[in-house]
Amino acid sequence: MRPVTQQCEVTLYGEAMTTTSPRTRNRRGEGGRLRDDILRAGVEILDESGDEQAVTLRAVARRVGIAAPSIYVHFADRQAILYAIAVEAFDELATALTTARDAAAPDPPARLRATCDAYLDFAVRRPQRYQVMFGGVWNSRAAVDTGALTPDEAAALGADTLAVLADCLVDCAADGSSTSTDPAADAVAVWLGLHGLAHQRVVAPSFRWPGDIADRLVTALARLH
Amino acid sequence: MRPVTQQCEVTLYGEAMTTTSPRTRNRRGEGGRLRDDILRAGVEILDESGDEQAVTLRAVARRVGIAAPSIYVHFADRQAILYAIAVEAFDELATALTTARDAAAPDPPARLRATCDAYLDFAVRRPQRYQVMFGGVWNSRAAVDTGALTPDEAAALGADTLAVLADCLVDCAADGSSTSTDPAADAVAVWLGLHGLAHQRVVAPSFRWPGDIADRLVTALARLH
DNA sequence: TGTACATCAGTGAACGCGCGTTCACTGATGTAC
DNA sequence: TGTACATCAGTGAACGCGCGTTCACTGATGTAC
Repeated sequence: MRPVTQQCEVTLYGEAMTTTSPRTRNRRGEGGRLRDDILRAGVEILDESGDEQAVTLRAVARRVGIAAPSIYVHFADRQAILYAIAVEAFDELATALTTARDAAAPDPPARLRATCDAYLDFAVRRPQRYQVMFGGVWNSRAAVDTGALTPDEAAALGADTLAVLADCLVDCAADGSSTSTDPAADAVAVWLGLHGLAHQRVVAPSFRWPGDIADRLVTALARLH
Repeated sequence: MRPVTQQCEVTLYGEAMTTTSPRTRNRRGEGGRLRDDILRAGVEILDESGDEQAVTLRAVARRVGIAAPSIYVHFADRQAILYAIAVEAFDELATALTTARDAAAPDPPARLRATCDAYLDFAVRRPQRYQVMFGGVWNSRAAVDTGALTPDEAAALGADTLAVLADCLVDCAADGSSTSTDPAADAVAVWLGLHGLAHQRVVAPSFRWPGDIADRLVTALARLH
Protein backbone atom coordinates (compact mmCIF):
# COMPACT_ATOMS: atom_id res chain seq x y z
CA MET A 1 0.00 0.00 0.00
CA ARG A 2 1.48 3.28 -1.07
CA PRO A 3 0.61 6.71 0.19
CA VAL A 4 -1.32 8.66 -2.38
CA THR A 5 -0.65 12.33 -2.66
CA GLN A 6 -2.11 14.52 -5.32
CA GLN A 7 -2.29 18.17 -5.90
CA CYS A 8 -4.30 19.85 -8.57
CA GLU A 9 -5.06 23.37 -9.66
CA VAL A 10 -2.13 24.71 -7.81
CA THR A 11 -1.26 28.22 -8.75
CA LEU A 12 1.78 29.22 -6.82
CA TYR A 13 2.86 32.73 -6.11
CA GLY A 14 4.69 34.09 -9.09
CA GLU A 15 8.13 34.34 -7.57
CA ALA A 16 8.51 37.70 -9.24
CA MET A 17 5.62 39.10 -7.19
CA THR A 18 7.79 39.27 -4.10
CA THR A 19 10.86 40.56 -5.87
CA THR A 20 11.92 44.10 -5.21
CA SER A 21 14.03 44.90 -8.26
CA PRO A 22 13.60 42.89 -11.46
CA ARG A 23 17.20 42.27 -12.37
CA THR A 24 18.53 42.80 -15.83
CA ARG A 25 20.28 39.68 -16.98
CA ASN A 26 24.04 39.58 -17.21
CA ARG A 27 25.66 39.95 -20.57
CA ARG A 28 27.27 37.01 -22.27
CA GLY A 29 30.43 35.91 -20.53
CA GLU A 30 29.42 37.66 -17.32
CA GLY A 31 27.15 34.98 -15.94
CA GLY A 32 29.62 34.51 -13.11
CA ARG A 33 28.44 37.76 -11.58
CA LEU A 34 25.29 36.02 -10.47
CA ARG A 35 27.37 33.90 -8.14
CA ASP A 36 28.44 36.99 -6.23
CA ASP A 37 24.89 38.31 -6.15
CA ILE A 38 23.67 35.02 -4.72
CA LEU A 39 26.34 35.02 -2.04
CA ARG A 40 25.65 38.59 -1.06
CA ALA A 41 21.91 37.92 -0.85
CA GLY A 42 22.58 34.88 1.31
CA VAL A 43 24.67 36.96 3.69
CA GLU A 44 21.99 39.63 3.90
CA ILE A 45 19.27 37.12 4.68
CA LEU A 46 21.48 35.49 7.29
CA ASP A 47 22.30 38.79 8.99
CA GLU A 48 18.75 40.10 8.91
CA SER A 49 16.97 36.97 10.02
CA GLY A 50 19.62 35.76 12.40
CA ASP A 51 18.76 32.26 11.34
CA GLU A 52 20.77 29.93 9.17
CA GLN A 53 17.57 28.13 8.24
CA ALA A 54 16.22 31.27 6.60
CA VAL A 55 18.83 31.06 3.87
CA THR A 56 16.75 28.95 1.51
CA LEU A 57 17.20 28.69 -2.22
CA ARG A 58 13.89 30.38 -2.79
CA ALA A 59 14.53 33.21 -0.33
CA VAL A 60 17.89 33.88 -1.92
CA ALA A 61 16.37 33.78 -5.41
CA ARG A 62 13.62 36.21 -4.40
CA ARG A 63 16.15 38.67 -3.04
CA VAL A 64 18.42 38.47 -6.05
CA GLY A 65 15.45 38.74 -8.38
CA ILE A 66 15.97 35.48 -10.23
CA ALA A 67 14.15 32.18 -10.54
CA ALA A 68 15.18 29.60 -7.95
CA PRO A 69 16.57 27.07 -10.44
CA SER A 70 19.09 29.62 -11.69
CA ILE A 71 21.05 29.08 -8.49
CA TYR A 72 22.00 25.56 -9.54
CA VAL A 73 24.34 26.88 -12.20
CA HIS A 74 26.57 28.27 -9.46
CA PHE A 75 25.89 26.15 -6.38
CA ALA A 76 25.31 22.44 -6.08
CA ASP A 77 22.70 22.88 -3.37
CA ARG A 78 21.55 24.96 -0.46
CA GLN A 79 24.41 23.90 1.82
CA ALA A 80 26.95 24.98 -0.77
CA ILE A 81 25.77 28.57 -0.38
CA LEU A 82 26.29 28.44 3.36
CA TYR A 83 29.73 26.90 2.96
CA ALA A 84 30.70 29.63 0.52
CA ILE A 85 29.48 32.28 2.96
CA ALA A 86 31.59 30.70 5.69
CA VAL A 87 34.69 30.44 3.51
CA GLU A 88 34.40 34.12 2.65
CA ALA A 89 33.89 35.01 6.32
CA PHE A 90 36.96 33.02 7.37
CA ASP A 91 38.98 35.06 4.91
CA GLU A 92 37.56 38.26 6.32
CA LEU A 93 38.37 37.17 9.87
CA ALA A 94 41.98 36.32 9.05
CA THR A 95 42.39 39.66 7.30
CA ALA A 96 40.89 41.52 10.26
CA LEU A 97 43.30 39.83 12.68
CA THR A 98 46.35 40.49 10.52
CA THR A 99 45.36 44.11 10.01
CA ALA A 100 44.80 44.67 13.72
CA ARG A 101 48.09 43.03 14.62
CA ASP A 102 50.05 45.09 12.11
CA ALA A 103 48.41 48.31 13.23
CA ALA A 104 49.22 47.73 16.91
CA ALA A 105 52.21 48.97 18.90
CA PRO A 106 55.30 46.95 18.08
CA ASP A 107 55.69 45.13 21.39
CA PRO A 108 54.50 41.51 21.24
CA PRO A 109 51.93 41.62 24.07
CA ALA A 110 50.22 44.65 22.53
CA ARG A 111 50.07 42.86 19.21
CA LEU A 112 48.59 39.76 20.82
CA ARG A 113 45.95 41.79 22.65
CA ALA A 114 45.06 43.73 19.52
CA THR A 115 44.64 40.48 17.65
CA CYS A 116 42.38 39.07 20.36
CA ASP A 117 40.33 42.25 20.43
CA ALA A 118 39.89 42.04 16.67
CA TYR A 119 38.70 38.45 17.01
CA LEU A 120 36.05 39.38 19.56
CA ASP A 121 35.09 42.44 17.56
CA PHE A 122 34.53 40.32 14.46
CA ALA A 123 32.12 38.10 16.36
CA VAL A 124 30.22 41.16 17.58
CA ARG A 125 30.03 42.72 14.14
CA ARG A 126 29.07 39.52 12.33
CA PRO A 127 27.35 37.35 14.93
CA GLN A 128 25.36 35.27 12.51
CA ARG A 129 28.28 34.57 10.25
CA TYR A 130 30.38 33.75 13.28
CA GLN A 131 27.86 31.12 14.30
CA VAL A 132 27.83 29.56 10.85
CA MET A 133 31.63 29.49 10.74
CA PHE A 134 32.21 27.88 14.10
CA GLY A 135 28.92 26.13 14.52
CA GLY A 136 28.91 23.87 11.55
CA VAL A 137 31.54 24.37 8.90
CA TRP A 138 35.03 24.52 10.35
CA ASN A 139 36.38 21.01 10.71
CA SER A 140 32.84 19.78 10.79
CA ARG A 141 31.91 16.21 10.22
CA ALA A 142 28.81 17.20 8.25
CA ALA A 143 30.63 19.29 5.67
CA VAL A 144 33.15 16.52 5.10
CA ASP A 145 30.73 13.61 5.24
CA THR A 146 28.52 15.09 2.56
CA GLY A 147 31.53 15.69 0.33
CA ALA A 148 30.97 19.44 0.27
CA LEU A 149 34.47 20.02 1.57
CA THR A 150 37.51 17.75 1.67
CA PRO A 151 38.93 17.14 5.16
CA ASP A 152 41.88 19.35 4.23
CA GLU A 153 39.66 22.18 3.07
CA ALA A 154 37.56 21.97 6.22
CA ALA A 155 40.67 21.98 8.40
CA ALA A 156 42.37 24.79 6.48
CA LEU A 157 39.51 27.19 7.10
CA GLY A 158 40.52 28.28 10.58
CA ALA A 159 44.25 27.77 10.04
CA ASP A 160 45.11 31.36 9.16
CA THR A 161 43.28 32.67 12.19
CA LEU A 162 45.04 30.31 14.54
CA ALA A 163 48.40 31.05 12.87
CA VAL A 164 48.12 34.77 13.59
CA LEU A 165 47.47 34.06 17.26
CA ALA A 166 50.30 31.53 17.41
CA ASP A 167 52.78 33.95 15.84
CA CYS A 168 51.91 36.62 18.37
CA LEU A 169 52.33 34.18 21.21
CA VAL A 170 55.68 32.92 19.93
CA ASP A 171 56.90 36.50 19.90
CA CYS A 172 55.61 37.06 23.44
CA ALA A 173 57.43 33.95 24.62
CA ALA A 174 60.60 34.98 22.83
CA ASP A 175 60.80 38.40 24.45
CA GLY A 176 59.88 37.11 27.88
CA SER A 177 56.49 38.78 28.22
CA SER A 178 54.84 35.36 28.22
CA THR A 179 56.00 32.44 30.33
CA SER A 180 54.57 29.96 27.83
CA THR A 181 56.77 26.97 27.11
CA ASP A 182 54.51 25.70 24.35
CA PRO A 183 53.15 28.67 22.40
CA ALA A 184 51.45 26.50 19.79
CA ALA A 185 49.36 24.70 22.40
CA ASP A 186 48.74 27.90 24.33
CA ALA A 187 47.56 29.58 21.13
CA VAL A 188 44.88 26.92 20.86
CA ALA A 189 43.98 27.60 24.48
CA VAL A 190 43.77 31.35 23.85
CA TRP A 191 41.61 30.73 20.83
CA LEU A 192 39.29 28.43 22.79
CA GLY A 193 38.87 31.09 25.45
CA LEU A 194 38.12 33.72 22.85
CA HIS A 195 35.72 31.39 21.11
CA GLY A 196 33.90 30.51 24.31
CA LEU A 197 33.38 34.20 25.03
CA ALA A 198 32.53 35.17 21.46
CA HIS A 199 30.06 32.34 21.09
CA GLN A 200 28.28 32.91 24.36
CA ARG A 201 28.12 36.65 23.84
CA VAL A 202 26.27 35.99 20.61
CA VAL A 203 24.03 33.37 22.06
CA ALA A 204 23.48 34.65 25.61
CA PRO A 205 23.77 38.42 25.33
CA SER A 206 21.81 39.07 28.49
CA PHE A 207 24.32 37.41 30.81
CA ARG A 208 26.22 39.87 32.98
CA TRP A 209 29.76 39.29 31.85
CA PRO A 210 32.51 40.62 34.10
CA GLY A 211 33.72 43.84 32.51
CA ASP A 212 37.28 42.65 32.14
CA ILE A 213 36.43 39.13 31.06
CA ALA A 214 38.25 39.33 27.72
CA ASP A 215 41.45 40.59 29.29
CA ARG A 216 41.13 38.05 32.07
CA LEU A 217 40.99 35.22 29.56
CA VAL A 218 43.81 36.43 27.35
CA THR A 219 46.20 37.34 30.15
CA ALA A 220 45.76 33.99 31.86
CA LEU A 221 45.76 31.77 28.79
CA ALA A 222 48.67 33.54 27.09
CA ARG A 223 50.56 33.48 30.38
CA LEU A 224 51.39 37.15 30.21
CA HIS A 225 53.30 38.93 33.01
CA MET B 1 -4.85 39.75 -6.60
CA ARG B 2 -4.55 36.92 -4.13
CA PRO B 3 -2.55 33.77 -4.55
CA VAL B 4 -4.76 30.79 -5.14
CA THR B 5 -3.78 27.53 -3.59
CA GLN B 6 -5.91 24.48 -3.63
CA GLN B 7 -5.42 20.89 -2.77
CA CYS B 8 -7.80 18.09 -3.49
CA GLU B 9 -7.92 14.36 -3.11
CA VAL B 10 -5.15 14.39 -0.59
CA THR B 11 -4.74 11.17 1.26
CA LEU B 12 -2.00 11.61 3.77
CA TYR B 13 0.02 8.87 5.32
CA GLY B 14 -1.84 7.45 8.21
CA GLU B 15 0.45 8.56 11.00
CA ALA B 16 -0.03 5.20 12.60
CA MET B 17 1.59 3.48 9.62
CA THR B 18 5.01 4.61 10.67
CA THR B 19 4.50 3.97 14.35
CA THR B 20 6.42 1.16 15.94
CA SER B 21 4.29 0.39 18.98
CA PRO B 22 0.64 1.43 19.08
CA ARG B 23 0.45 2.94 22.53
CA THR B 24 -2.29 2.11 24.95
CA ARG B 25 -3.85 5.28 26.19
CA ASN B 26 -3.21 6.45 29.73
CA ARG B 27 -5.84 5.88 32.36
CA ARG B 28 -7.85 8.73 33.66
CA GLY B 29 -5.79 11.07 35.79
CA GLU B 30 -2.58 9.80 34.29
CA GLY B 31 -2.61 11.91 31.16
CA GLY B 32 0.48 13.68 32.46
CA ARG B 33 2.54 10.63 31.64
CA LEU B 34 2.31 11.54 27.99
CA ARG B 35 4.37 14.63 28.73
CA ASP B 36 7.27 12.47 29.84
CA ASP B 37 6.89 10.21 26.82
CA ILE B 38 6.98 13.23 24.51
CA LEU B 39 10.09 14.60 26.17
CA ARG B 40 11.87 11.26 26.03
CA ALA B 41 10.98 10.84 22.36
CA GLY B 42 12.27 14.33 21.63
CA VAL B 43 15.57 13.54 23.31
CA GLU B 44 15.90 10.30 21.36
CA ILE B 45 15.26 12.00 18.04
CA LEU B 46 17.72 14.74 18.92
CA ASP B 47 20.45 12.31 19.90
CA GLU B 48 19.93 10.00 16.94
CA SER B 49 19.62 12.63 14.24
CA GLY B 50 22.12 15.05 15.69
CA ASP B 51 19.89 17.81 14.45
CA GLU B 52 17.66 20.11 16.45
CA GLN B 53 15.51 20.61 13.36
CA ALA B 54 14.60 16.95 13.30
CA VAL B 55 12.63 17.32 16.52
CA THR B 56 9.33 18.14 14.85
CA LEU B 57 5.90 17.71 16.36
CA ARG B 58 5.10 15.04 13.83
CA ALA B 59 8.35 13.14 14.31
CA VAL B 60 7.85 13.17 18.07
CA ALA B 61 4.24 12.06 17.71
CA ARG B 62 5.24 9.21 15.40
CA ARG B 63 7.82 7.97 17.86
CA VAL B 64 5.50 8.17 20.85
CA GLY B 65 2.72 6.53 18.88
CA ILE B 66 0.17 9.31 19.18
CA ALA B 67 -1.50 11.78 16.87
CA ALA B 68 0.38 15.03 16.45
CA PRO B 69 -2.33 17.27 17.93
CA SER B 70 -2.14 15.37 21.22
CA ILE B 71 1.11 17.15 21.91
CA TYR B 72 -0.66 20.48 22.33
CA VAL B 73 -2.18 19.39 25.60
CA HIS B 74 1.28 19.35 27.15
CA PHE B 75 3.36 21.77 25.09
CA ALA B 76 2.42 25.11 23.60
CA ASP B 77 4.44 24.52 20.46
CA ARG B 78 7.49 22.86 18.98
CA GLN B 79 9.95 25.19 20.70
CA ALA B 80 8.47 24.38 24.08
CA ILE B 81 9.59 20.78 23.69
CA LEU B 82 13.15 21.86 22.99
CA TYR B 83 13.12 24.23 25.95
CA ALA B 84 11.89 21.45 28.20
CA ILE B 85 14.64 19.16 26.94
CA ALA B 86 17.20 21.85 27.69
CA VAL B 87 15.82 22.54 31.17
CA GLU B 88 16.04 18.85 31.98
CA ALA B 89 19.58 18.68 30.60
CA PHE B 90 20.67 21.66 32.69
CA ASP B 91 19.47 19.81 35.75
CA GLU B 92 21.38 16.75 34.72
CA LEU B 93 24.55 18.79 34.16
CA ALA B 94 24.38 20.46 37.56
CA THR B 95 23.84 17.09 39.21
CA ALA B 96 26.79 15.59 37.35
CA LEU B 97 29.07 18.42 38.47
CA THR B 98 27.98 18.22 42.08
CA THR B 99 28.37 14.45 42.14
CA ALA B 100 31.84 14.60 40.62
CA ARG B 101 32.94 17.30 43.03
CA ASP B 102 31.68 15.41 46.06
CA ALA B 103 33.31 12.17 44.93
CA ALA B 104 36.73 13.79 44.43
CA ALA B 105 39.62 13.97 46.87
CA PRO B 106 39.00 16.57 49.55
CA ASP B 107 41.60 19.11 48.50
CA PRO B 108 40.09 22.09 46.62
CA PRO B 109 42.15 21.87 43.40
CA ALA B 110 41.25 18.20 42.98
CA ARG B 111 37.60 19.08 43.45
CA LEU B 112 37.83 21.86 40.88
CA ARG B 113 39.52 19.62 38.34
CA ALA B 114 36.99 16.85 38.90
CA THR B 115 34.18 19.32 38.34
CA CYS B 116 35.74 20.56 35.12
CA ASP B 117 36.29 17.01 33.90
CA ALA B 118 32.65 16.24 34.60
CA TYR B 119 31.61 19.28 32.57
CA LEU B 120 33.64 18.21 29.55
CA ASP B 121 32.47 14.64 29.97
CA PHE B 122 28.85 15.74 29.91
CA ALA B 123 29.38 17.50 26.58
CA VAL B 124 30.98 14.36 25.16
CA ARG B 125 28.21 12.10 26.39
CA ARG B 126 25.37 14.38 25.31
CA PRO B 127 26.75 16.44 22.46
CA GLN B 128 23.41 17.27 20.87
CA ARG B 129 21.78 18.28 24.11
CA TYR B 130 24.85 20.33 24.95
CA GLN B 131 24.41 22.25 21.72
CA VAL B 132 20.76 22.92 22.38
CA MET B 133 21.52 24.08 25.93
CA PHE B 134 24.28 26.50 25.08
CA GLY B 135 23.39 27.25 21.50
CA GLY B 136 19.98 28.71 21.90
CA VAL B 137 18.28 28.43 25.25
CA TRP B 138 20.46 29.64 28.08
CA ASN B 139 20.08 33.38 28.43
CA SER B 140 18.95 33.48 24.84
CA ARG B 141 17.14 36.39 23.35
CA ALA B 142 14.89 34.12 21.32
CA ALA B 143 13.56 32.15 24.28
CA VAL B 144 12.79 35.33 26.17
CA ASP B 145 11.46 37.35 23.24
CA THR B 146 8.92 34.71 22.35
CA GLY B 147 7.76 34.54 25.95
CA ALA B 148 8.69 30.89 26.26
CA LEU B 149 10.88 31.70 29.25
CA THR B 150 11.00 34.72 31.51
CA PRO B 151 14.37 36.49 31.63
CA ASP B 152 14.85 35.10 35.14
CA GLU B 153 14.11 31.56 34.06
CA ALA B 154 16.48 31.85 31.13
CA ALA B 155 19.22 33.24 33.35
CA ALA B 156 18.67 30.70 36.12
CA LEU B 157 19.28 27.78 33.82
CA GLY B 158 23.06 27.83 33.95
CA ALA B 159 23.28 29.30 37.43
CA ASP B 160 23.72 26.01 39.32
CA THR B 161 26.49 24.95 36.99
CA LEU B 162 28.36 28.18 37.41
CA ALA B 163 27.81 28.11 41.16
CA VAL B 164 29.53 24.74 41.52
CA LEU B 165 32.58 26.04 39.65
CA ALA B 166 32.60 29.26 41.65
CA ASP B 167 32.44 27.39 44.97
CA CYS B 168 35.38 25.23 43.99
CA LEU B 169 37.39 28.25 42.98
CA VAL B 170 36.58 30.12 46.18
CA ASP B 171 37.93 27.15 48.12
CA CYS B 172 41.07 27.06 46.00
CA ALA B 173 41.65 30.74 46.60
CA ALA B 174 41.03 30.33 50.32
CA ASP B 175 43.60 27.57 50.77
CA GLY B 176 46.19 29.27 48.58
CA SER B 177 46.21 26.78 45.72
CA SER B 178 44.81 29.47 43.43
CA THR B 179 46.17 33.00 43.21
CA SER B 180 42.79 34.31 42.10
CA THR B 181 41.73 37.58 43.70
CA ASP B 182 38.27 37.47 42.13
CA PRO B 183 37.04 33.88 42.16
CA ALA B 184 33.59 34.80 40.86
CA ALA B 185 34.97 36.43 37.73
CA ASP B 186 37.56 33.70 37.30
CA ALA B 187 34.83 31.08 37.56
CA VAL B 188 33.18 32.69 34.56
CA ALA B 189 36.52 32.59 32.76
CA VAL B 190 37.02 28.91 33.61
CA TRP B 191 33.54 28.18 32.39
CA LEU B 192 34.12 30.05 29.12
CA GLY B 193 37.29 28.06 28.52
CA LEU B 194 35.48 24.81 29.21
CA HIS B 195 32.62 25.88 26.99
CA GLY B 196 34.91 26.85 24.14
CA LEU B 197 36.54 23.44 24.27
CA ALA B 198 33.34 21.49 24.78
CA HIS B 199 31.57 23.30 21.96
CA GLN B 200 34.36 22.97 19.45
CA ARG B 201 34.96 19.32 20.31
CA VAL B 202 31.32 18.66 19.43
CA VAL B 203 31.38 20.76 16.31
CA ALA B 204 34.92 20.22 15.02
CA PRO B 205 35.85 16.74 16.22
CA SER B 206 38.52 16.25 13.58
CA PHE B 207 40.76 19.06 14.82
CA ARG B 208 43.95 17.81 16.49
CA TRP B 209 43.54 19.17 19.97
CA PRO B 210 46.64 19.26 22.15
CA GLY B 211 46.43 16.27 24.48
CA ASP B 212 46.57 18.36 27.62
CA ILE B 213 44.31 21.13 26.38
CA ALA B 214 41.70 20.72 29.11
CA ASP B 215 44.27 20.86 31.88
CA ARG B 216 46.02 23.75 30.17
CA LEU B 217 42.80 25.78 30.16
CA VAL B 218 41.78 24.99 33.72
CA THR B 219 45.18 25.49 35.29
CA ALA B 220 45.69 28.85 33.62
CA LEU B 221 42.18 30.23 34.06
CA ALA B 222 41.79 29.06 37.66
CA ARG B 223 45.29 30.43 38.40
CA LEU B 224 46.39 27.22 40.05
CA HIS B 225 49.93 26.71 41.39
C1' DT C 1 -26.82 -1.34 43.33
C1' DG C 2 -27.77 0.62 38.90
C1' DT C 3 -27.48 4.26 35.58
C1' DA C 4 -26.99 8.89 33.53
C1' DC C 5 -23.56 11.92 32.60
C1' DA C 6 -19.37 14.70 32.87
C1' DT C 7 -14.74 14.51 32.01
C1' DC C 8 -10.49 12.85 30.43
C1' DA C 9 -7.23 11.40 26.93
C1' DG C 10 -6.82 11.50 23.17
C1' DT C 11 -8.03 10.91 17.33
C1' DG C 12 -8.53 11.78 12.18
C1' DA C 13 -8.94 14.63 8.52
C1' DA C 14 -7.89 18.61 6.59
C1' DC C 15 -5.87 23.46 5.82
C1' DG C 16 -2.33 26.12 3.62
C1' DC C 17 2.43 26.82 3.43
C1' DG C 18 7.27 26.90 1.82
C1' DC C 19 10.60 24.09 0.47
C1' DG C 20 14.29 21.54 -2.87
C1' DT C 21 14.54 19.96 -7.18
C1' DT C 22 13.27 18.54 -12.12
C1' DC C 23 12.23 19.51 -16.71
C1' DA C 24 11.67 21.44 -21.07
C1' DC C 25 11.97 25.90 -22.72
C1' DT C 26 13.30 30.86 -24.47
C1' DG C 27 15.19 34.90 -25.97
C1' DA C 28 19.21 37.72 -26.43
C1' DT C 29 23.95 37.90 -28.05
C1' DG C 30 28.02 37.02 -30.07
C1' DT C 31 30.47 34.52 -34.06
C1' DA C 32 31.62 31.94 -38.28
C1' DC C 33 31.00 32.02 -42.95
C1' DT D 1 28.14 43.42 -45.03
C1' DG D 2 24.49 40.19 -44.13
C1' DT D 3 22.74 36.05 -42.05
C1' DA D 4 22.46 31.40 -40.01
C1' DC D 5 23.40 29.37 -35.88
C1' DA D 6 25.52 28.02 -31.47
C1' DT D 7 25.79 29.31 -26.93
C1' DC D 8 24.88 31.69 -22.84
C1' DA D 9 21.99 33.16 -19.06
C1' DG D 10 18.65 32.32 -17.49
C1' DT D 11 12.79 31.20 -16.92
C1' DG D 12 8.17 29.09 -15.63
C1' DA D 13 5.53 25.51 -14.27
C1' DA D 14 5.17 21.67 -11.83
C1' DC D 15 6.40 17.56 -8.68
C1' DG D 16 5.95 15.65 -4.12
C1' DC D 17 7.09 16.34 0.51
C1' DG D 18 6.78 17.33 5.53
C1' DC D 19 5.50 20.62 8.41
C1' DG D 20 2.54 23.37 12.25
C1' DT D 21 -1.84 24.00 13.45
C1' DT D 22 -7.15 23.89 13.49
C1' DC D 23 -11.35 21.67 14.11
C1' DA D 24 -14.97 18.79 15.37
C1' DC D 25 -15.14 14.37 17.16
C1' DT D 26 -15.01 9.79 20.06
C1' DG D 27 -14.78 6.30 23.21
C1' DA D 28 -13.44 4.81 27.71
C1' DT D 29 -13.71 5.76 32.64
C1' DG D 30 -14.86 7.43 36.81
C1' DT D 31 -18.64 9.69 39.73
C1' DA D 32 -22.99 11.64 41.54
C1' DC D 33 -27.43 10.47 42.49
